[in-house]
Amino acid sequence: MSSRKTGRIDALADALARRGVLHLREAAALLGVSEMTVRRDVGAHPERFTYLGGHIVSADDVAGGYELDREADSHAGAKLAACRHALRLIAPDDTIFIDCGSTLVHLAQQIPADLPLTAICYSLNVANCLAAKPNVRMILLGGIYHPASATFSSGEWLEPLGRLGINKAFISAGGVDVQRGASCSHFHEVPIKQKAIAGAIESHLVVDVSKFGLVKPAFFAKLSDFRSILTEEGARAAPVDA
Amino acid sequence: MSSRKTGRIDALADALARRGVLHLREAAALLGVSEMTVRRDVGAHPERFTYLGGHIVSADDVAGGYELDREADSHAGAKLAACRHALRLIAPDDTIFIDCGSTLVHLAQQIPADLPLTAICYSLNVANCLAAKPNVRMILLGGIYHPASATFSSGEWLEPLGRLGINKAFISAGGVDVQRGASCSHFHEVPIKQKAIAGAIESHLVVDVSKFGLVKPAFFAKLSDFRSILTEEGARAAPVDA
DNA sequence: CGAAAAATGTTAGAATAATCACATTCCGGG
DNA sequence: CCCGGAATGTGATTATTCTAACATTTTTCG
Repeated sequence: MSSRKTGRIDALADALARRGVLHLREAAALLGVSEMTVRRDVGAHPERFTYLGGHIVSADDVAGGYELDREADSHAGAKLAACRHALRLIAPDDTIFIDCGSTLVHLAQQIPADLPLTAICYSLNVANCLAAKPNVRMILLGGIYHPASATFSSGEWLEPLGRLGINKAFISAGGVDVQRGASCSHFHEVPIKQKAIAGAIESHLVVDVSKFGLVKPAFFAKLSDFRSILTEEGARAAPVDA
Repeated sequence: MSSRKTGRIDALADALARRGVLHLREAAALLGVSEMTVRRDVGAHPERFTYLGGHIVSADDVAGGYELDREADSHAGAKLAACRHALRLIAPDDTIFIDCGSTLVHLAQQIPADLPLTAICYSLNVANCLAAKPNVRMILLGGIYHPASATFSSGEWLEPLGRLGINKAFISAGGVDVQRGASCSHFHEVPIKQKAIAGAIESHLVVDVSKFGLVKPAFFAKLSDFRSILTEEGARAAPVDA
């Protein structure tokens, strides 16, 4: 049905990857077809393109945030606020570790474009944010991809993490319990988080207050492992002892 | 001058982080101001927001992304055609290696959603494509990110690659020379490509014909290392000897 | 080849958004 | 309390985009 059509769609996607936005007119000229046809093409592929008032944008650009979970946006405001506290802790030329989770995606997004950093991560979403920052030197811990959390389990690749000099580690959690500490949903994340915390000069727990009192299957740290706990309500010193 | 104003800007950013896109009308209602004011606010902060035909999106969403090379789409059609040949070689439950470069991004995109595979890659762009395929088990070789090519240089993480059982490796090149073999622009890619080729049962070079006769700084393989060379003009057996 | 179907192009009128000039409100300092 | 300037709102005007119906071309297949 559509060898010509498929080619167009693909050319569009490529152009978008390069330019970010494409006006209907430009797209039509680029593809050598009428604007009407471009409109129809774009409309036929809502999963790849988003069409906004005459402009074409790659669909995942506007994906409504990264929504790892349905709850990803339920506390977006709180998460954003918590990240602002984290941002204030970052100094130029720091080497930071950014954990996974929607909370820290916000942190990665908000890193100023002109702040020089080395950032270590193991989440595809975080990596995509960091890749867009020209002054961030990114190190991604690879391995087997886990779709549920958009992270990689490092396995054999984990060991070199211990040799990286981490200045500040920003860690998130699915649950925070004063007695038992911080927990998350995915077991493969545990060794990575622990290694990052162990190797960092200072670690900070970044969560929104809705996580307090929750418990997830995998505990990975005591609250006393953190120098501070950053929430939308402000930064507080972590309890000195579990 | 603007404590009220700053608050609005922040509220807008929050809403955007949550919703992805915001229509002028919604934004005005949300902030409790007139559409004109929202228009002015957004226009005053081009570094945070992009305004497209009545819709507001976060600026870094539309950041203009990857651009591996200026030539990325100049041969999009050819690259796509070359990938179709590659696709035909892939069987269910294969373990494949996908090299970097815009050509192979097309390959990753075109993997059918219902084809179960294990795929190894080291390019952020390819990884993003593979992450969208529910039946692909992805392994990403991490390391230091190289923005110019959107790839990772594996360094210490490279060694485990040798222990992965690769069924078919699909390799791209920036230049193909009958005498001297295949070359690429970035030196850090050389050991990865070589290790993949060495570890794979069969390797295939996927390029468009515009690459023939070109020479890039880093040679990484002889043409006889490949079982076949796949171009938009079809698959041909690789020369038996350099 | 020839008919049917799909894809593309064209047009005009309706809907929507952008711009501008000016009216109004809000706020801090005499 | 009043004044001046900044911020905001309003409405008319102009420009742009959207929609849908229909004309034309291209492809498919008997």
